[in-house]
Parts: sequence; structure tokens; C-alpha cells
Amino acid sequence: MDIKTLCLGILTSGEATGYDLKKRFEGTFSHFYTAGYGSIYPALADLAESGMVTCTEVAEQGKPAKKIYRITEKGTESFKKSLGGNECPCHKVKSEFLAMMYFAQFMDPKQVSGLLQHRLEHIESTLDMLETITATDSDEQTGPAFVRGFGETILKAAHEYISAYKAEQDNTSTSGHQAA
Amino acid sequence: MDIKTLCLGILTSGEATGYDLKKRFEGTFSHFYTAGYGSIYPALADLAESGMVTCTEVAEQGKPAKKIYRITEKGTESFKKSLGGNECPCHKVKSEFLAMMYFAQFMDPKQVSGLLQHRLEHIESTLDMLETITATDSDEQTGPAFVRGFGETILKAAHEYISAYKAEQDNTSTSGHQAA
DNA sequence: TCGATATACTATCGATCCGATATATATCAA
DNA sequence: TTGATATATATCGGATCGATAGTATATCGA
Repeated sequence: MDIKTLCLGILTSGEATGYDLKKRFEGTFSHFYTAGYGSIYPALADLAESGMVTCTEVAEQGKPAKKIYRITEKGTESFKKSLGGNECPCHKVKSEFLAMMYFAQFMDPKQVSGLLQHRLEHIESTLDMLETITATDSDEQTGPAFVRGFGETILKAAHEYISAYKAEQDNTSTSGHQAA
Repeated sequence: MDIKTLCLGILTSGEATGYDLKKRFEGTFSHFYTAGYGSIYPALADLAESGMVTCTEVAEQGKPAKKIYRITEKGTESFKKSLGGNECPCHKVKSEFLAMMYFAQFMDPKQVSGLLQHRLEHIESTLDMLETITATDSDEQTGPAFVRGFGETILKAAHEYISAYKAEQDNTSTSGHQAA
């Protein structure tokens, strides 16, 4: 499931511009997939070239021309095929946060606490975003619902774990000494 | 926290070859960071060139020569500095699994069930690995303990969520119709 | 004893991808 | 009027990664 395939998948639910796709990646998708313009535009160009999507340029007053992409029948076929083929889709986590935490012994407690706090806030804002989407989108398909629920479950578990650890840590370090 | 920094960090706990580092990435680190030889060897070469590590080539009977890397004082300094600097370490998930599940409506229930099953097994084996490590490593530092605990928590939450969904799904699809 | 497979160790290439950046305009707030 | 912010395009250089290759030993089953 590379970016090209994923873009194709999103386009099955309706036409979109590159900009629109980016919005999607910043929203519902942000908790399990990231993609910037540097990936999206080349992907769309490739898809257009191989006939998976059509591109219609629409001139607009004052604004730069839009390029609206629509999936073709060939594109839909190809998308379904790539869903069926590949047996073992990977699930990768690349966390600089955990990498840093692994070396917590090299940091002072205040910094560690800040790191944890920062992560907690990030988790909270992602959860808020997921909730907003749920409230808005009333007729959610089973797939998107599963993925959103997965995100919520994992984020809540992470939040709880980090909170508990942080509380313990903050207690230990304040009772023992006074920092500069 | 790029691969170079991370390799440097691992080397703070003792000398290692590129092969050793790969083993580390396949073990404790696998649930939050991945790195292959294509990243590790160039990283080590860079680190050696900039004086962060030294490289000692040791000829061995029958086997190819080992290159043992050791962190220098400059390297240790640099590592601590990079831990202190950067404010916002990211935590990214890139999941082909969730990307596919998002489009579950395009797949037949059997395939979805297989996908979920496969993921469950993968989670189970990762959990087993983490447990084995805990059992082996008796004096675990706070950092590694936090990271391992984080992994266990998240993996267990994911397992529970997927199991519950799968059970429900398998029930619905078998009672309703007979597949070809 | 032959071939397969695993372990130990090195290394690189091509493809992919991604962050940062540039360009343009319109609107909204200070 | 200055400067954010939103809409929309696009690309480049660099990071990274998966796959692959090479070399030697040891074990294990047929």
C-alpha cells in the first residue's frame, strides 16, 4: 500500500485536488499515515500518466488553476486488485519520542517531564480531532469506523500509560531534591 | 533523532558491529523503530568519518573481518547534546494494515478476517519477544523499561480491539450467508 | 554426501519518499 | 499596512529503506 494506491483509494469516494488529498491526510488519516505535497503531487502525476485517474484543469478567478482528479474504471480495477493481492501489510511505528525516552537516564527529570507533557498534549489534540470527525460524519462505513476506533483505543491507552508514569516520576523527583 | 544519533545512543552502552546493531533493531527496538543494513552501515561510516566513533577491524579465521565500533568522548558529548536540543520529537505511525482496513468495504469478509488474524499473530509474537527480553534483562534502566512498557500496553490494547471486532465480524458474516 | 538452511558479517544500489521551499492571490484581523 | 492564514500549484535534495549480493562455517535431514 504505497501512496499512489492510497490516493487512488481516497479518490474512489469522489473527485479531489492534490490540496484536498493533503487535507485528508492531515485529518482522518493523520494517526496512521502521513503524506506531504512532495509525495502527493508526484503520485497524482504518475496515476494520471498511467490512466488510473483523469485530470481536469479548471481556471479560477484570482486563484491558481485547480487540477481536479477523478478515478477511472481502470483505476478502480487496479485499486481493488492491489487490495486483494499483497498478503502481509506492515504496520510500522517510527517514534523519536520513544527513542529519546529510551535514553531517559541521560536527561534531567525536568526535560523528561516536558517531553511526556508534550506528547500528552499531542495525543489529546489528535483525540479531539477524531471526535470532531465522528460527530460530523454521521454515516460512517465499517472500514473508516474500525480505523478511527483503533486510533482512539491506542491513543487512550498511550495517554493513560504516559500519565501514570509521569505522575509517578514527578512525585519522586520533587520530594527528593530542589532543582535549580 | 535520526538513525545516526540512535546508533550513537546504542553505542553508549558498549562496542558493537553493524550486525550487532541490526540485532538490536530487530529485538527491543522493533516495536518503535526499524532500521536495515542500508541505513546502519552508511550511518556508521558517517559517524566514523566525523570522529564520533572509532572503527577497529578485527580479522577472524574463516569469517569475514569484523568492524568493531566504539563511541568516542566527542560522540558521547554530541549524543547528549542532541538529546537536549530538539524540542518536539515526532511519533509517526505508517500502517498499511489500517490503510487497507479503511477500505474494508472493497474486500470480501473472508479476506478481512484473514487480515485481522494475521495482525493478531504478529502482535502476539512481538509481545512474546518483549516478555522474553524482560525475563533475560534483570537490571533494566528506567528508560528502556518505560519504552518496553509502552510497547506492551499499546500492543495489548490493539490486540483486544482487533479481537473484539473480528469476533463480531465473523459472527455476522457466518450467520447471514454462505460464501462461495 | 549432497543440498538446504541458518548464523555471522560485510556492503551497495535504485526507488521511494518527505521536508522544506517557492510562487501567487485573496481575505481577515490587528 | 502589515502580516497571518487559506487556497492551490510544484520541485529539489537528501534521507532512508528494501532487496540483493558476497563469503565462510556449521548443522541437519534425506
